[in-house]
This record gives sequence, structure tokens and C-alpha cells, in this order.
Amino acid sequence: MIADETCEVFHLDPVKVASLKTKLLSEGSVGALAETFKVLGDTTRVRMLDALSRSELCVCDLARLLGLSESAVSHQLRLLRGMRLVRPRREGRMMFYRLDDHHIVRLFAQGLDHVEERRASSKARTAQR
Amino acid sequence: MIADETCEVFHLDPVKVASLKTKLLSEGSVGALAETFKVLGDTTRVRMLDALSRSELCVCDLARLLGLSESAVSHQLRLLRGMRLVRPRREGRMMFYRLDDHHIVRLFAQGLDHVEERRASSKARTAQR
DNA sequence: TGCATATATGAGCAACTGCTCACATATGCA
DNA sequence: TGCATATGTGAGCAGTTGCTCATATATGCA
Repeated sequence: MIADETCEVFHLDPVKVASLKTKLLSEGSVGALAETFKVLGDTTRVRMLDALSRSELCVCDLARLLGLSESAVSHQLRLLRGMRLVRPRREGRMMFYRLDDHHIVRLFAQGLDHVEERRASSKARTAQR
Repeated sequence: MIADETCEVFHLDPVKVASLKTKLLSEGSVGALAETFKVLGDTTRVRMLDALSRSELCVCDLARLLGLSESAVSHQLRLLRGMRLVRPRREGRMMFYRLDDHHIVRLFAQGLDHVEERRASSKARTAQR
């Protein structure tokens, strides 16, 4: 067989394949989902969003609280602003940021559930040995 | 001021800063959360997990279904296996994979909610102009 | 207006990621 | 055992990411 990339034919029932294809997420949904998760897939941004979900903070305080440079924080805030996850509010020369999308809090909570259960089940698995 | 990295003093009430610090997610939780979201932050893996959430598939069919090389799929499956998101089952020379963690499905659903709402509110914002 | 403070941003660099290509491993069957 | 098929994996490369450093912009105040 030449088998360039994949096998020539589906092993799965072709009818099932066709039905599967119609159920898959659209390209747009996949892209949007991945983009959202990608933003959340970085410890710095998770820490920033976590802090901002609890209190509105100026750039300087946020940087200091998390032990980051103001520049790094500012760059990340720009990204988060672009994704409409945080919202700025000017007060004199300071910019106060806060969470603009509380879905994030729920996603964090759900993500933590996942993490916790994974930890618990891996413990159980270790204990069995 | 020398202002090396951040401002010298918090602008926020020090009492509030102290209370905020105790509420923040632990280092471990932050790391685990970011790691989880990072895995989901890639279109290839989103598509793979989406497909596997609907049907158990062998590597070859999965590759063909999504238009990817088997090698690429295999590499990603290794990653997903390591994170216990998918589970393999051997049948002859074929390996069938399926979702091993249905939290993922809920995370996807929740992520899509977020995406949808963002889309809706941005439409509303455009319409206002 | 001129200077200090607070934030934003562009360039550039080191680390990481996801793919391909070549090859290794594992199973079924003649 | 020997060959074909199905999957797994290491190396390497191009693209991306997150940081720092230098500098720009914006605001408050004397």
C-alpha cells in the first residue's frame, strides 16, 4: 500500500462516519473554543484573572501582588482586554481593571473540579498498588 | 523614584491586600488549572476530543476523519493519554481511543456558552452604533 | 509649561509547541 | 518465521509566546 498519510478506508461503518461528521463542532466553534482556552492556559493570566475576579486593582497593585513587572502585566492586560475578559476604568493616572466576563469564574470552578477529581482518582489508583 | 519594577507601595488598602492574598488560588491549583486549559487551547486537540466524546475511534479513523496525519494524531493522543483525558483499548493491531474524562464535555459546553454570549453581546454592541 | 508618576507598547530574544519525516515497535496471518 | 498493517516515538524545524528593556503616551500638579 502507498499509505501516504492515513489508511485508505475507514474501519468504522461509513454510515456512522457520516453521522459523526454532522455532529462535530463547526470550524468556528472549534476555533473560538481553543482561543478561549488558550488564553486561560497560562499561569500568569490565571493568577491575574483570579485576583481581578476578587477585587478591582490598578496595574501597579496587580503587578506587586503577583510579583510581576508592570510591563509584563500591562502586556497581558492588553491581551485580556482584547478578549473582553477584563475591563479598564480610568481614575486619574491610574487604570483600574476588573473582570468583565464572569463565565471565567465558572470555567475556573469547573476546571478545578476536574483537577480535584483527577487528583483524587490518581490517589485511589496509587493506593490500590 | 527608582521604581525598578513596581511602585513601592500598594495603592490599595494594605488590609485589603492582605485579605486578598489569602483568597488567591494556591500555586498548585493555578498550575493545574493552566495546564488543563493549555491542553484544551489547541484546535487539533479540541477537534480530537470533540470527536472522541461522540464515538470511540481508532487512530487511523480519527486521523482520516479530521484530515490529519496519523503521526500528528498519535503524538497528540500521547499527550491526552498522559493527562488522562483519553483512554486506549487494544483490539488486534488497532488502538481504539475514547474520552476518559467527561468533565471535558462540560468544559466545552461551558466554553461554548462563553463564546456564544460574547458573540451575542458584541453583535448588540455593533447594533447600537 | 515642565516635571514626576502610571500605564502602554514595540523590538527582540529564549523557550516552547505542533508538525513532518524517518524509523521503531507490536500484532495478525500465511 | 517473515511480511504487511497499525500505531508509537525521537529529532529537527518553523512558528508562536511571554518576558525584558527602552521608550512612548497620558495624567496631575507646582
